[in-house]
Amino acid sequence: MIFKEVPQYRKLYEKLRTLIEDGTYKRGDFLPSENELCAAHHLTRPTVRNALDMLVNDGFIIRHQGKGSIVQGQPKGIGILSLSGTTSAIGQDNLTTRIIVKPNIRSWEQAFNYEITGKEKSMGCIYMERLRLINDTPVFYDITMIPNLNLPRFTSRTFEDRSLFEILRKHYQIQVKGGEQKILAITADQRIQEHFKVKKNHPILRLDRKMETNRVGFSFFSQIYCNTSDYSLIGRF
Amino acid sequence: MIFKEVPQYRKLYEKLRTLIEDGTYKRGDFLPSENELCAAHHLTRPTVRNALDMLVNDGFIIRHQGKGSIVQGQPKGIGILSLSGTTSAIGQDNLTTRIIVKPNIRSWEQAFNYEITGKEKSMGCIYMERLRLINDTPVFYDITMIPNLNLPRFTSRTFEDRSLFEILRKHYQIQVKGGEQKILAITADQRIQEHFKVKKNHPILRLDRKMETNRVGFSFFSQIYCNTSDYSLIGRF
DNA sequence: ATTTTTTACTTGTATATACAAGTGCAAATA
DNA sequence: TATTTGCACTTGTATATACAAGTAAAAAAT
Repeated sequence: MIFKEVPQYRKLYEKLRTLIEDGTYKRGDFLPSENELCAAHHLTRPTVRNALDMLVNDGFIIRHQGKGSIVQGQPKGIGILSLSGTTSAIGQDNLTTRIIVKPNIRSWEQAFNYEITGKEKSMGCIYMERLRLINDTPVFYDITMIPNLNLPRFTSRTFEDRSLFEILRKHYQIQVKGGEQKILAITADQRIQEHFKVKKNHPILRLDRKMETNRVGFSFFSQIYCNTSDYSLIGRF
Repeated sequence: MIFKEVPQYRKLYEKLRTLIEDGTYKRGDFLPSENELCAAHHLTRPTVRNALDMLVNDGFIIRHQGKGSIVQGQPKGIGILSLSGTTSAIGQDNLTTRIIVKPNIRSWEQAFNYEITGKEKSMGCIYMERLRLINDTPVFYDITMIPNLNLPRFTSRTFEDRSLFEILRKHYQIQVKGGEQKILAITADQRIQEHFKVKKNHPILRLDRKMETNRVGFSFFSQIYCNTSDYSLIGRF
Protein backbone atom coordinates (compact mmCIF):
# COMPACT_ATOMS: atom_id res chain seq x y z
CA MET A 1 0.00 0.00 0.00
CA ILE A 2 1.33 3.35 -1.04
CA PHE A 3 0.84 6.17 1.42
CA LYS A 4 0.79 9.34 -0.52
CA GLU A 5 2.22 12.18 1.48
CA VAL A 6 -0.44 14.65 2.54
CA PRO A 7 0.58 17.97 0.97
CA GLN A 8 1.45 20.95 3.12
CA TYR A 9 -1.46 23.12 2.04
CA ARG A 10 -3.84 20.33 2.92
CA LYS A 11 -2.30 19.91 6.36
CA LEU A 12 -2.68 23.62 7.00
CA TYR A 13 -6.26 23.50 5.73
CA GLU A 14 -7.07 20.71 8.19
CA LYS A 15 -5.41 22.57 11.07
CA LEU A 16 -7.29 25.79 10.43
CA ARG A 17 -10.55 24.00 9.74
CA THR A 18 -10.26 22.17 13.03
CA LEU A 19 -9.56 25.42 14.86
CA ILE A 20 -12.72 26.92 13.38
CA GLU A 21 -14.85 23.86 14.01
CA ASP A 22 -13.80 23.53 17.63
CA GLY A 23 -14.48 27.20 18.25
CA THR A 24 -10.93 28.43 18.74
CA TYR A 25 -11.70 30.88 15.96
CA LYS A 26 -15.23 32.14 16.23
CA ARG A 27 -17.45 33.88 13.73
CA GLY A 28 -16.12 37.39 13.12
CA ASP A 29 -12.60 36.59 14.28
CA PHE A 30 -9.66 37.21 12.01
CA LEU A 31 -7.30 34.43 11.10
CA PRO A 32 -3.59 35.23 11.35
CA SER A 33 -2.41 37.08 8.28
CA GLU A 34 -0.96 35.14 5.40
CA ASN A 35 2.56 36.24 6.27
CA GLU A 36 2.08 35.20 9.89
CA LEU A 37 0.83 31.80 8.76
CA CYS A 38 3.86 31.53 6.49
CA ALA A 39 6.22 32.17 9.36
CA ALA A 40 4.35 29.98 11.83
CA HIS A 41 4.20 26.95 9.54
CA HIS A 42 7.38 27.52 7.52
CA LEU A 43 5.59 27.83 4.22
CA THR A 44 5.48 30.34 1.43
CA ARG A 45 2.54 32.56 0.62
CA PRO A 46 1.24 30.65 -2.42
CA THR A 47 1.07 27.50 -0.31
CA VAL A 48 -0.69 29.28 2.53
CA ARG A 49 -3.08 30.92 0.08
CA ASN A 50 -3.85 27.51 -1.37
CA ALA A 51 -5.04 26.36 2.05
CA LEU A 52 -7.03 29.56 2.60
CA ASP A 53 -8.63 29.19 -0.83
CA MET A 54 -9.98 25.83 0.27
CA LEU A 55 -11.46 27.36 3.40
CA VAL A 56 -13.09 30.06 1.28
CA ASN A 57 -14.56 27.47 -1.04
CA ASP A 58 -15.95 25.58 1.91
CA GLY A 59 -17.49 28.75 3.29
CA PHE A 60 -15.45 28.75 6.51
CA ILE A 61 -13.88 32.14 5.86
CA ILE A 62 -14.19 35.15 3.62
CA ARG A 63 -11.25 37.37 2.76
CA HIS A 64 -11.11 41.12 2.43
CA GLN A 65 -8.28 42.75 0.59
CA GLY A 66 -6.42 45.02 2.95
CA LYS A 67 -8.08 43.60 6.04
CA GLY A 68 -7.68 39.88 6.44
CA SER A 69 -9.42 36.54 6.57
CA ILE A 70 -12.65 36.67 8.52
CA VAL A 71 -14.10 33.51 10.02
CA GLN A 72 -17.66 32.82 8.95
CA GLY A 73 -18.34 29.98 11.32
CA GLN A 74 -19.94 26.82 10.11
CA PRO A 75 -20.09 26.64 6.35
CA LYS A 76 -23.01 26.35 4.05
CA GLY A 77 -23.70 22.70 3.64
CA ILE A 78 -24.05 21.06 0.34
CA GLY A 79 -27.48 19.80 -0.25
CA ILE A 80 -29.91 19.16 2.47
CA LEU A 81 -27.49 18.16 5.18
CA SER A 82 -24.23 19.78 5.99
CA LEU A 83 -21.18 18.59 4.15
CA SER A 84 -19.94 17.05 7.35
CA GLY A 85 -23.07 14.99 7.68
CA THR A 86 -25.56 14.99 10.48
CA THR A 87 -22.92 15.15 13.17
CA SER A 88 -21.86 18.69 12.47
CA ALA A 89 -25.34 19.65 11.33
CA ILE A 90 -26.76 19.08 14.77
CA GLY A 91 -23.76 19.60 16.99
CA GLN A 92 -21.88 16.76 18.55
CA ASP A 93 -22.77 17.45 22.16
CA ASN A 94 -26.08 15.70 22.53
CA LEU A 95 -25.86 13.44 19.50
CA THR A 96 -25.03 9.80 19.94
CA THR A 97 -24.67 7.11 17.35
CA ARG A 98 -25.71 3.52 17.77
CA ILE A 99 -24.32 1.01 15.30
CA ILE A 100 -27.16 -1.29 14.28
CA VAL A 101 -25.24 -3.25 11.65
CA LYS A 102 -21.47 -3.05 11.94
CA PRO A 103 -19.50 -2.27 8.78
CA ASN A 104 -19.23 -5.50 6.82
CA ILE A 105 -18.44 -6.46 3.29
CA ARG A 106 -21.25 -7.93 1.25
CA SER A 107 -22.39 -8.24 -2.33
CA TRP A 108 -24.78 -5.77 -3.86
CA GLU A 109 -26.86 -5.48 -6.98
CA GLN A 110 -27.84 -1.84 -6.62
CA ALA A 111 -27.68 0.99 -4.15
CA PHE A 112 -31.24 1.94 -3.24
CA ASN A 113 -32.58 3.49 -6.42
CA TYR A 114 -29.18 4.19 -7.91
CA GLU A 115 -27.43 2.08 -10.50
CA ILE A 116 -23.91 0.86 -9.77
CA THR A 117 -21.20 -0.03 -12.24
CA GLY A 118 -20.11 -3.57 -13.01
CA LYS A 119 -16.80 -2.86 -11.35
CA GLU A 120 -18.50 -1.73 -8.17
CA LYS A 121 -20.80 -4.73 -8.22
CA SER A 122 -17.93 -7.20 -8.58
CA MET A 123 -16.03 -5.74 -5.67
CA GLY A 124 -18.91 -5.78 -3.27
CA CYS A 125 -19.67 -3.04 -0.79
CA ILE A 126 -19.11 -2.03 2.77
CA TYR A 127 -22.51 -2.00 4.39
CA MET A 128 -23.56 -0.46 7.65
CA GLU A 129 -26.63 0.68 9.47
CA ARG A 130 -26.64 3.34 12.14
CA LEU A 131 -29.19 4.96 14.41
CA ARG A 132 -28.58 8.53 15.51
CA LEU A 133 -30.12 9.85 18.68
CA ILE A 134 -30.46 13.42 19.83
CA ASN A 135 -30.89 13.63 23.59
CA ASP A 136 -31.61 9.90 23.58
CA THR A 137 -34.42 10.32 21.07
CA PRO A 138 -33.91 8.40 17.81
CA VAL A 139 -34.00 10.86 14.94
CA PHE A 140 -31.96 9.44 12.07
CA TYR A 141 -31.72 5.92 10.79
CA ASP A 142 -29.27 5.56 7.96
CA ILE A 143 -28.02 2.81 5.73
CA THR A 144 -24.68 3.36 4.06
CA MET A 145 -23.18 1.46 1.14
CA ILE A 146 -19.62 2.14 0.07
CA PRO A 147 -17.84 0.38 -2.81
CA ASN A 148 -15.17 -1.89 -1.35
CA LEU A 149 -12.13 -0.52 -3.11
CA ASN A 150 -8.88 0.10 -1.36
CA LEU A 151 -9.93 1.53 1.98
CA PRO A 152 -7.51 -0.23 4.35
CA ARG A 153 -8.74 -0.83 7.90
CA PHE A 154 -12.04 0.81 7.03
CA THR A 155 -14.35 -1.79 8.56
CA SER A 156 -12.47 -1.65 11.85
CA ARG A 157 -12.81 2.08 12.30
CA THR A 158 -15.26 3.48 14.76
CA PHE A 159 -18.14 5.43 13.33
CA GLU A 160 -19.70 6.31 16.62
CA ASP A 161 -17.77 9.42 17.49
CA ARG A 162 -16.80 10.83 14.14
CA SER A 163 -18.79 11.26 11.02
CA LEU A 164 -18.22 9.14 7.96
CA PHE A 165 -17.39 12.21 5.92
CA GLU A 166 -14.67 13.24 8.33
CA ILE A 167 -13.08 9.78 8.34
CA LEU A 168 -13.05 9.64 4.55
CA ARG A 169 -11.55 13.11 4.32
CA LYS A 170 -8.88 12.78 6.98
CA HIS A 171 -7.77 9.18 6.52
CA TYR A 172 -8.37 8.53 2.85
CA GLN A 173 -8.21 12.02 1.31
CA ILE A 174 -11.67 11.50 -0.08
CA GLN A 175 -13.81 14.59 -0.23
CA VAL A 176 -17.47 14.65 -1.11
CA LYS A 177 -17.74 17.11 -3.96
CA GLY A 178 -21.43 16.81 -4.63
CA GLY A 179 -24.06 14.31 -5.50
CA GLU A 180 -27.68 13.59 -6.11
CA GLN A 181 -30.55 13.09 -3.73
CA LYS A 182 -34.15 12.07 -3.79
CA ILE A 183 -36.37 13.25 -0.98
CA LEU A 184 -39.78 11.99 -0.09
CA ALA A 185 -42.24 11.67 2.74
CA ILE A 186 -43.36 8.17 3.69
CA THR A 187 -45.14 6.47 6.53
CA ALA A 188 -43.04 4.41 8.87
CA ASP A 189 -42.88 0.72 8.08
CA GLN A 190 -42.60 -1.79 10.88
CA ARG A 191 -38.83 -1.69 11.16
CA ILE A 192 -38.77 2.10 11.28
CA GLN A 193 -41.64 2.13 13.77
CA GLU A 194 -39.53 -0.01 16.09
CA HIS A 195 -36.37 2.04 15.72
CA PHE A 196 -38.10 5.36 16.15
CA LYS A 197 -40.67 4.07 18.64
CA VAL A 198 -43.50 5.66 16.71
CA LYS A 199 -46.94 4.40 15.84
CA LYS A 200 -48.31 3.38 12.48
CA ASN A 201 -48.89 6.10 9.87
CA HIS A 202 -46.25 8.30 11.46
CA PRO A 203 -44.76 10.52 8.73
CA ILE A 204 -41.07 9.96 8.03
CA LEU A 205 -38.67 11.80 5.79
CA ARG A 206 -36.58 9.61 3.51
CA LEU A 207 -33.49 10.66 1.61
CA ASP A 208 -31.76 8.53 -0.98
CA ARG A 209 -28.36 10.04 -1.64
CA LYS A 210 -25.54 9.39 -4.01
CA MET A 211 -22.31 11.07 -2.94
CA GLU A 212 -19.70 11.85 -5.56
CA THR A 213 -16.13 12.36 -4.46
CA ASN A 214 -12.89 13.83 -5.66
CA ARG A 215 -11.80 10.31 -6.65
CA VAL A 216 -13.17 9.80 -10.11
CA GLY A 217 -15.53 6.88 -10.31
CA PHE A 218 -15.78 6.62 -6.55
CA SER A 219 -19.28 7.27 -5.27
CA PHE A 220 -21.05 5.98 -2.23
CA PHE A 221 -24.66 5.83 -1.21
CA SER A 222 -26.86 6.30 1.78
CA GLN A 223 -30.50 6.07 2.62
CA ILE A 224 -31.58 8.17 5.56
CA TYR A 225 -34.83 7.92 7.46
CA CYS A 226 -35.60 10.91 9.57
CA ASN A 227 -38.23 11.49 12.21
CA THR A 228 -38.96 15.18 11.89
CA SER A 229 -41.61 15.51 14.57
CA ASP A 230 -39.16 17.09 17.03
CA TYR A 231 -36.28 18.15 14.82
CA SER A 232 -36.67 19.42 11.30
CA LEU A 233 -33.77 19.26 8.91
CA ILE A 234 -32.16 22.63 8.48
CA GLY A 235 -29.85 23.42 5.64
CA ARG A 236 -28.35 26.38 3.92
CA PHE A 237 -28.11 26.50 0.17
CA MET B 1 -17.23 55.02 -11.90
CA ILE B 2 -14.14 52.96 -11.38
CA PHE B 3 -13.64 50.04 -13.67
CA LYS B 4 -11.38 47.59 -11.97
CA GLU B 5 -9.38 45.64 -14.48
CA VAL B 6 -10.63 42.09 -14.83
CA PRO B 7 -7.71 39.84 -13.91
CA GLN B 8 -6.24 37.47 -16.45
CA TYR B 9 -7.26 34.27 -14.68
CA ARG B 10 -10.84 35.50 -14.55
CA LYS B 11 -10.86 36.35 -18.24
CA LEU B 12 -9.61 32.86 -19.05
CA TYR B 13 -12.21 31.38 -16.73
CA GLU B 14 -14.99 33.25 -18.55
CA LYS B 15 -13.66 32.20 -21.94
CA LEU B 16 -13.46 28.53 -21.03
CA ARG B 17 -16.77 28.60 -19.22
CA THR B 18 -18.45 30.08 -22.28
CA LEU B 19 -16.89 27.43 -24.48
CA ILE B 20 -18.33 24.74 -22.22
CA GLU B 21 -21.75 26.35 -21.91
CA ASP B 22 -22.17 26.85 -25.64
CA GLY B 23 -21.18 23.25 -26.31
CA THR B 24 -17.82 23.81 -27.98
CA TYR B 25 -16.43 21.53 -25.30
CA LYS B 26 -18.83 18.72 -24.53
CA ARG B 27 -19.04 16.36 -21.58
CA GLY B 28 -16.11 13.98 -21.72
CA ASP B 29 -13.95 16.23 -23.86
CA PHE B 30 -10.51 17.26 -22.73
CA LEU B 31 -9.60 20.90 -22.37
CA PRO B 32 -6.23 21.90 -23.83
CA SER B 33 -3.41 21.08 -21.45
CA GLU B 34 -2.22 23.72 -19.02
CA ASN B 35 0.91 24.34 -21.04
CA GLU B 36 -1.11 24.73 -24.21
CA LEU B 37 -3.38 27.22 -22.50
CA CYS B 38 -0.29 29.07 -21.28
CA ALA B 39 1.05 29.40 -24.80
CA ALA B 40 -2.31 30.24 -26.35
CA HIS B 41 -3.14 33.01 -23.88
CA HIS B 42 0.38 34.17 -23.02
CA LEU B 43 0.08 33.31 -19.36
CA THR B 44 2.05 31.26 -16.89
CA ARG B 45 0.93 28.00 -15.39
CA PRO B 46 -0.09 29.30 -11.93
CA THR B 47 -2.39 31.81 -13.63
CA VAL B 48 -3.89 29.19 -15.91
CA ARG B 49 -4.31 26.83 -12.97
CA ASN B 50 -6.12 29.58 -11.08
CA ALA B 51 -8.69 29.75 -13.87
CA LEU B 52 -9.01 25.96 -14.02
CA ASP B 53 -9.42 25.81 -10.24
CA MET B 54 -12.47 28.05 -10.59
CA LEU B 55 -13.95 25.74 -13.21
CA VAL B 56 -13.37 22.78 -10.92
CA ASN B 57 -15.10 24.56 -8.03
CA ASP B 58 -18.06 25.34 -10.24
CA GLY B 59 -18.28 21.73 -11.32
CA PHE B 60 -17.58 22.41 -15.00
CA ILE B 61 -14.48 20.24 -15.16
CA ILE B 62 -12.59 17.66 -13.19
CA ARG B 63 -8.86 17.17 -13.48
CA HIS B 64 -6.83 14.01 -13.51
CA GLN B 65 -3.15 13.96 -12.79
CA GLY B 66 -1.29 12.66 -15.81
CA LYS B 67 -4.32 12.89 -18.08
CA GLY B 68 -5.86 16.32 -18.27
CA SER B 69 -8.93 18.43 -17.58
CA ILE B 70 -12.14 16.63 -18.41
CA VAL B 71 -15.31 18.58 -19.12
CA GLN B 72 -18.22 17.61 -16.90
CA GLY B 73 -20.96 19.62 -18.53
CA GLN B 74 -23.42 21.88 -16.78
CA PRO B 75 -22.89 22.56 -13.08
CA LYS B 76 -25.16 21.95 -10.19
CA GLY B 77 -27.99 24.02 -8.83
CA ILE B 78 -28.21 25.25 -5.28
CA GLY B 79 -30.42 23.85 -2.61
CA ILE B 80 -32.94 21.14 -2.74
CA LEU B 81 -34.68 22.45 -5.78
CA SER B 82 -33.03 24.03 -8.69
CA LEU B 83 -32.26 27.71 -8.37
CA SER B 84 -35.02 28.39 -10.85
CA GLY B 85 -37.62 26.82 -8.63
CA THR B 86 -39.96 23.95 -9.29
CA THR B 87 -40.74 25.02 -12.82
CA SER B 88 -37.31 24.26 -14.17
CA ALA B 89 -36.83 21.41 -11.75
CA ILE B 90 -39.65 19.42 -13.28
CA GLY B 91 -39.76 20.71 -16.81
CA GLN B 92 -42.41 23.09 -18.00
CA ASP B 93 -44.17 20.81 -20.45
CA ASN B 94 -46.61 18.98 -18.28
CA LEU B 95 -46.59 21.34 -15.32
CA THR B 96 -49.46 23.74 -14.78
CA THR B 97 -49.98 26.31 -12.08
CA ARG B 98 -53.30 27.18 -10.50
CA ILE B 99 -53.50 30.39 -8.50
CA ILE B 100 -55.41 29.68 -5.30
CA VAL B 101 -54.93 33.06 -3.66
CA LYS B 102 -54.00 35.88 -6.01
CA PRO B 103 -51.10 38.14 -5.02
CA ASN B 104 -52.38 40.64 -2.49
CA ILE B 105 -50.87 42.95 0.08
CA ARG B 106 -51.50 42.16 3.70
CA SER B 107 -49.93 42.61 7.09
CA TRP B 108 -47.71 39.96 8.62
CA GLU B 109 -46.18 39.22 11.95
CA GLN B 110 -43.83 36.48 10.87
CA ALA B 111 -43.02 34.35 7.86
CA PHE B 112 -43.72 30.74 8.76
CA ASN B 113 -41.02 29.96 11.30
CA TYR B 114 -38.76 32.80 10.26
CA GLU B 115 -38.44 36.11 12.03
CA ILE B 116 -38.90 39.27 10.01
CA THR B 117 -37.46 42.71 10.69
CA GLY B 118 -39.49 45.64 12.00
CA LYS B 119 -39.06 47.36 8.65
CA GLU B 120 -40.47 44.36 6.81
CA LYS B 121 -43.36 44.08 9.26
CA SER B 122 -44.36 47.74 8.89
CA MET B 123 -44.46 47.51 5.11
CA GLY B 124 -46.61 44.45 4.94
CA CYS B 125 -46.13 41.60 2.50
CA ILE B 126 -47.26 40.34 -0.85
CA TYR B 127 -49.03 37.07 -0.21
CA MET B 128 -50.00 34.36 -2.66
CA GLU B 129 -50.94 30.70 -2.76
CA ARG B 130 -50.44 28.45 -5.73
CA LEU B 131 -51.11 24.84 -6.59
CA ARG B 132 -48.81 23.11 -9.07
CA LEU B 133 -49.99 20.11 -11.02
CA ILE B 134 -47.97 17.61 -12.99
CA ASN B 135 -50.07 15.87 -15.62
CA ASP B 136 -53.17 17.23 -13.84
CA THR B 137 -52.10 15.65 -10.57
CA PRO B 138 -51.58 18.16 -7.74
CA VAL B 139 -48.02 17.82 -6.45
CA PHE B 140 -46.96 21.14 -4.97
CA TYR B 141 -48.90 23.59 -2.87
CA ASP B 142 -46.94 26.67 -1.99
CA ILE B 143 -47.47 29.83 -0.01
CA THR B 144 -45.22 32.76 -0.82
CA MET B 145 -44.63 35.90 1.25
CA ILE B 146 -42.60 38.76 -0.16
CA PRO B 147 -41.83 42.01 1.67
CA ASN B 148 -43.76 44.81 0.00
CA LEU B 149 -40.93 47.15 -0.85
CA ASN B 150 -40.64 48.83 -4.18
CA LEU B 151 -41.83 46.13 -6.57
CA PRO B 152 -44.01 48.15 -8.97
CA ARG B 153 -46.81 46.29 -10.72
CA PHE B 154 -45.85 43.11 -8.92
CA THR B 155 -49.32 42.07 -7.80
CA SER B 156 -50.68 42.38 -11.34
CA ARG B 157 -48.13 40.07 -12.92
CA THR B 158 -49.02 36.59 -13.94
CA PHE B 159 -47.37 33.79 -12.05
CA GLU B 160 -48.97 30.98 -13.97
CA ASP B 161 -46.52 30.64 -16.81
CA ARG B 162 -43.26 31.85 -15.42
CA SER B 163 -41.62 31.10 -12.17
CA LEU B 164 -41.37 33.66 -9.43
CA PHE B 165 -37.58 33.50 -9.56
CA GLU B 166 -37.54 34.38 -13.23
CA ILE B 167 -39.85 37.36 -12.78
CA LEU B 168 -37.77 38.72 -9.93
CA ARG B 169 -34.58 38.34 -11.93
CA LYS B 170 -35.79 39.75 -15.22
CA HIS B 171 -38.06 42.57 -14.06
CA TYR B 172 -36.55 43.62 -10.77
CA GLN B 173 -32.90 42.55 -11.05
CA ILE B 174 -33.29 40.45 -7.96
CA GLN B 175 -31.33 37.23 -7.89
CA VAL B 176 -31.61 34.54 -5.28
CA LYS B 177 -28.12 33.99 -3.94
CA GLY B 178 -28.87 31.42 -1.28
CA GLY B 179 -31.00 30.87 1.74
CA GLU B 180 -32.11 28.60 4.49
CA GLN B 181 -34.64 25.82 4.53
CA LYS B 182 -36.32 23.54 7.00
CA ILE B 183 -37.61 20.24 5.76
CA LEU B 184 -39.99 17.90 7.51
CA ALA B 185 -42.49 15.16 6.93
CA ILE B 186 -46.04 15.75 8.13
CA THR B 187 -49.44 14.22 7.65
CA ALA B 188 -51.88 16.11 5.48
CA ASP B 189 -54.24 18.40 7.33
CA GLN B 190 -57.74 18.92 6.00
CA ARG B 191 -56.86 21.75 3.65
CA ILE B 192 -53.96 19.81 2.14
CA GLN B 193 -56.11 16.69 1.91
CA GLU B 194 -58.55 18.62 -0.24
CA HIS B 195 -55.94 20.19 -2.47
CA PHE B 196 -54.05 16.97 -3.04
CA LYS B 197 -57.15 14.75 -2.95
CA VAL B 198 -55.54 12.38 -0.49
CA LYS B 199 -56.88 10.64 2.54
CA LYS B 200 -56.10 11.28 6.17
CA ASN B 201 -52.61 10.34 7.42
CA HIS B 202 -51.15 10.70 3.98
CA PRO B 203 -47.46 11.67 4.36
CA ILE B 204 -46.58 15.08 2.95
CA LEU B 205 -43.22 16.80 2.61
CA ARG B 206 -43.08 20.36 3.87
CA LEU B 207 -40.36 22.90 3.17
CA ASP B 208 -40.06 26.26 4.87
CA ARG B 209 -37.66 28.38 2.90
CA LYS B 210 -36.06 31.74 3.35
CA MET B 211 -34.57 33.09 0.14
CA GLU B 212 -31.75 35.62 0.36
CA THR B 213 -31.10 37.85 -2.61
CA ASN B 214 -28.45 40.10 -4.07
CA ARG B 215 -30.30 43.08 -2.57
CA VAL B 216 -28.98 43.37 0.95
CA GLY B 217 -31.73 43.02 3.48
CA PHE B 218 -34.24 41.72 0.95
CA SER B 219 -35.38 38.18 1.65
CA PHE B 220 -38.61 36.44 0.86
CA PHE B 221 -40.24 33.30 2.15
CA SER B 222 -42.15 30.31 0.95
CA GLN B 223 -43.74 27.26 2.43
CA ILE B 224 -44.09 24.33 0.10
CA TYR B 225 -46.21 21.25 0.61
CA CYS B 226 -45.30 18.36 -1.62
CA ASN B 227 -47.04 15.09 -2.29
CA THR B 228 -44.17 12.69 -2.95
CA SER B 229 -46.14 9.54 -3.57
CA ASP B 230 -45.71 9.78 -7.34
CA TYR B 231 -42.86 12.25 -7.72
CA SER B 232 -39.95 12.47 -5.34
CA LEU B 233 -37.92 15.62 -5.18
CA ILE B 234 -34.64 15.23 -6.97
CA GLY B 235 -31.80 17.62 -6.54
CA ARG B 236 -28.11 17.87 -7.17
CA PHE B 237 -25.86 19.38 -4.56
C1' DA C 1 -9.14 71.10 15.48
C1' DT C 2 -9.58 69.46 10.91
C1' DT C 3 -7.88 67.73 6.81
C1' DT C 4 -4.42 65.59 4.09
C1' DT C 5 -0.48 62.72 3.54
C1' DT C 6 2.36 59.15 4.73
C1' DT C 7 3.21 54.66 6.34
C1' DA C 8 2.68 50.04 7.43
C1' DC C 9 0.07 46.65 7.21
C1' DT C 10 -3.33 43.46 4.66
C1' DT C 11 -4.86 40.49 0.47
C1' DG C 12 -4.80 40.26 -4.90
C1' DT C 13 -2.42 39.25 -9.14
C1' DA C 14 1.28 37.46 -11.84
C1' DT C 15 5.75 35.60 -13.27
C1' DA C 16 9.51 32.21 -13.25
C1' DT C 17 11.13 28.03 -11.79
C1' DA C 18 11.72 23.28 -10.07
C1' DC C 19 10.69 18.80 -9.08
C1' DA C 20 7.17 15.03 -7.94
C1' DA C 21 3.91 11.90 -9.60
C1' DG C 22 0.34 9.75 -12.64
C1' DT C 23 -0.60 8.15 -17.58
C1' DG C 24 0.02 6.10 -21.90
C1' DC C 25 2.62 4.70 -25.56
C1' DA C 26 6.81 3.52 -28.02
C1' DA C 27 11.03 1.24 -27.85
C1' DA C 28 13.98 -2.11 -25.96
C1' DT C 29 14.33 -6.48 -23.83
C1' DA C 30 13.44 -11.23 -22.48
C1' DT D 1 5.31 -12.71 -28.84
C1' DA D 2 4.94 -11.01 -24.40
C1' DT D 3 6.95 -8.22 -20.94
C1' DT D 4 9.59 -4.56 -19.23
C1' DT D 5 11.77 -0.22 -19.62
C1' DG D 6 12.12 4.37 -20.88
C1' DC D 7 10.28 8.59 -22.48
C1' DA D 8 7.21 12.27 -23.29
C1' DC D 9 3.44 13.96 -21.94
C1' DT D 10 -0.01 15.32 -18.26
C1' DT D 11 -1.36 17.56 -13.56
C1' DG D 12 0.27 18.20 -8.48
C1' DT D 13 3.09 20.56 -5.12
C1' DA D 14 6.15 24.10 -3.55
C1' DT D 15 9.39 27.93 -3.47
C1' DA D 16 10.91 32.67 -4.38
C1' DT D 17 9.82 37.02 -5.92
C1' DA D 18 7.54 41.32 -7.35
C1' DC D 19 4.27 44.70 -7.61
C1' DA D 20 -0.78 46.27 -7.31
C1' DA D 21 -4.40 47.62 -4.45
C1' DG D 22 -7.40 48.02 -0.33
C1' DT D 23 -7.42 49.40 4.75
C1' DA D 24 -6.56 51.78 8.84
C1' DA D 25 -4.12 54.44 11.75
C1' DA D 26 -0.33 57.46 12.65
C1' DA D 27 1.97 61.59 11.24
C1' DA D 28 2.14 65.91 8.99
C1' DA D 29 0.14 69.90 7.05
C1' DT D 30 -3.50 73.22 6.88
